[in-house]
Amino acid sequence: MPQLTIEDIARLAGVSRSTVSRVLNSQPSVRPAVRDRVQEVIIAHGYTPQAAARQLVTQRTRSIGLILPDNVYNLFGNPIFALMSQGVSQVCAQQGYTSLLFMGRQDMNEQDMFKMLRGREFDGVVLISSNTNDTYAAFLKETGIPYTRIGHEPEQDDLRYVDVDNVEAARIGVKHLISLGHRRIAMLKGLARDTCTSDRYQGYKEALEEAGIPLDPELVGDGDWSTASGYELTKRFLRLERPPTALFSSNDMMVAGVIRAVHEQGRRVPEDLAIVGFDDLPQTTMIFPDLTTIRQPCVELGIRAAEMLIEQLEQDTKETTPMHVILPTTLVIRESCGFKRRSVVS
Amino acid sequence: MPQLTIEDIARLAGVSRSTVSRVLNSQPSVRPAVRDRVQEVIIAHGYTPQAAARQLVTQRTRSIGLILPDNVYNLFGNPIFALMSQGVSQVCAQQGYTSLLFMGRQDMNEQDMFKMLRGREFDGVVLISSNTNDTYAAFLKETGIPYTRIGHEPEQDDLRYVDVDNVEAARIGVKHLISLGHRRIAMLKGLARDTCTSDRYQGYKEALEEAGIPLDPELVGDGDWSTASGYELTKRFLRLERPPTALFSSNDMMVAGVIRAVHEQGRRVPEDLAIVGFDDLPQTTMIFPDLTTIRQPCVELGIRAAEMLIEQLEQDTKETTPMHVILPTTLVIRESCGFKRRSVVS
DNA sequence: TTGTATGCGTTATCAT
DNA sequence: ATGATAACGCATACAA
Repeated sequence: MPQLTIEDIARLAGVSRSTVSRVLNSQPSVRPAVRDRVQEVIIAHGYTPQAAARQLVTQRTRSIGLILPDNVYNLFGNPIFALMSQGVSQVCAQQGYTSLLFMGRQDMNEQDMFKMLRGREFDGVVLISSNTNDTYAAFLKETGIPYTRIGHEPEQDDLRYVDVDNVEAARIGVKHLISLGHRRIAMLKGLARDTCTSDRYQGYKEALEEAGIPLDPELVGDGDWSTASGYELTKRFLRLERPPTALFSSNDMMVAGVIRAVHEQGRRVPEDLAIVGFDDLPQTTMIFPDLTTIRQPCVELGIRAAEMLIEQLEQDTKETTPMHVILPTTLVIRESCGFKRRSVVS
Repeated sequence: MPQLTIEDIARLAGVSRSTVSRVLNSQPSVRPAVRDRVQEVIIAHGYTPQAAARQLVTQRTRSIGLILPDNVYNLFGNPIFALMSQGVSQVCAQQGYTSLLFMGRQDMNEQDMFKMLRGREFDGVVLISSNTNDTYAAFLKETGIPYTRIGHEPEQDDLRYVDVDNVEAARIGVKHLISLGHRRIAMLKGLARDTCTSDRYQGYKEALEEAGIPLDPELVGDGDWSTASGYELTKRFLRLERPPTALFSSNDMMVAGVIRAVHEQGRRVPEDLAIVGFDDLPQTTMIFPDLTTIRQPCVELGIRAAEMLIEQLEQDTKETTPMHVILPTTLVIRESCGFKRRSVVS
């Protein structure tokens, strides 16, 4: 297959390169008859312009990078990233962009990734990151490469991001447990470096405080988002002298571990332990009792992020207006919390 | 940030473009003193060559595409692809390549994907596909774009692929159940379009035949690799007049559904149903009883595929020798099969 | 060892 | 509406 160039097509169609180029970019100023002839030759030879040559002159790749968190468990193990990236690529496809999924952190060192970015391999990036002091965010800011972020840092110095109100979301989840009569409510935290971890913990504390329930440090577990950590921490909770009657988990993945720990002790959900999760993973219904959880609009987060990024890429002005979008969460009540407790043994 | 070019660096370092280029590509023929000076300027300005320009002249991108199956459940839901891609990107990183994860099937129509391939955005691709009549494989073959495949089709017309012996692997798994005294052994199949589905089914049939056990069609379920399908089919099995005492699942994901169905019936694993899975997912130990399963060397599959592809890319001759690599599987015996049955009630 | 010149395949700016 | 021609930023063959 001696790859044809635009020059070859031009010759074969009996026109100049310019005309072929015009056809390729569907510019109006070309006679229909000529256009058809050129199109025919293009299709007949399966010609496609070389991306590199095009990029060199336009200085655009029409592709964006999608950078995911580095936690291996989260990466493929946690479907929320699949959902987010689904939203991103959906928008990209519509707008004629391609999105390259980039597990920049897992399989490539930062320096190489930075090199790709500086090498202009992407017009922009969607960064999924709730990390505080994220090095990618810092790099992107410094170099001025367009990006939008899913998640954000407290300083809020990201130009554009989409996120949910994690404090409020968690508060509502815990309040739900309180409204059912629970007073010993355990909390499973995510990785400390993630902003949403402290935010969700904050929501937990606020809910307790509003209800006049003192915070018991024994009931707070430092997880890492993984099922394994949910398992280990729950075992610890259940060994407590006064074990919790309810548990709020910072994500659904950890709940899988919680369930196993509870069952291993011969106890039951929700009778012995009521559970509220976070994320609302579609898959979970297959694995454990239908989970009451805080629904996060993952696909929508991806959609909005991609839209904001592409809008920035397409604008002609150099200055970009900051945009911080907060999407709503929903408390989805199912079966993992049971009903209101009659007698409350505090 | 007015992006600098090689010309700028040359001027700043007081040398010609060629010299800077030589430094960039670490060619020997440049005086150490000069090299250092140029390096300094490069670093000082954070210069990185533009990928497009470099690609245009070299006609190589040094990046490969990694195309995954289109089944959404499999995509992120099934960690084996994470493991495979981990192997691929590991090798790529070592060899100075970058691998772009490409969910070509989920988020992009085939035509757009083909355009990218023809546009030379990748030097080659690793195709994870066990599909029969895979359109991507056909396209790659037709265009002559270098690729290696993880999985293969029966016709074996892929130039280079890595796979396991699915027939043999399944046969061993089922034989294990037979050796424990089971004679009513159900089989959970994967998607019909996947070659490995029919291969594993073939192994199942061979094992039964060797043991003189007649095949009972009632005990064969057409799954789709998903947990949900494992759940539904198992419910059906358990409602049978003579339910199976053992089950062989074509992958571990479906086993999650099997377990739930069994528990819902108030039955137990392995007492009421012995289970052998396939894959040996690291995560599963958290969710169900430690699973006896056929281990597939996923990471290794990715490694070998990437190695074979890069070898092909680096060679100078046009002709590539075919390579078909079959990696060994292992029966990992854990707890989901229990011990030998005393009395065998056929 | 270093510099000069040419070309990679495309788009874009001019003419016509 | 179409065709020459000049970039785009880099690597490389050839000269020096």
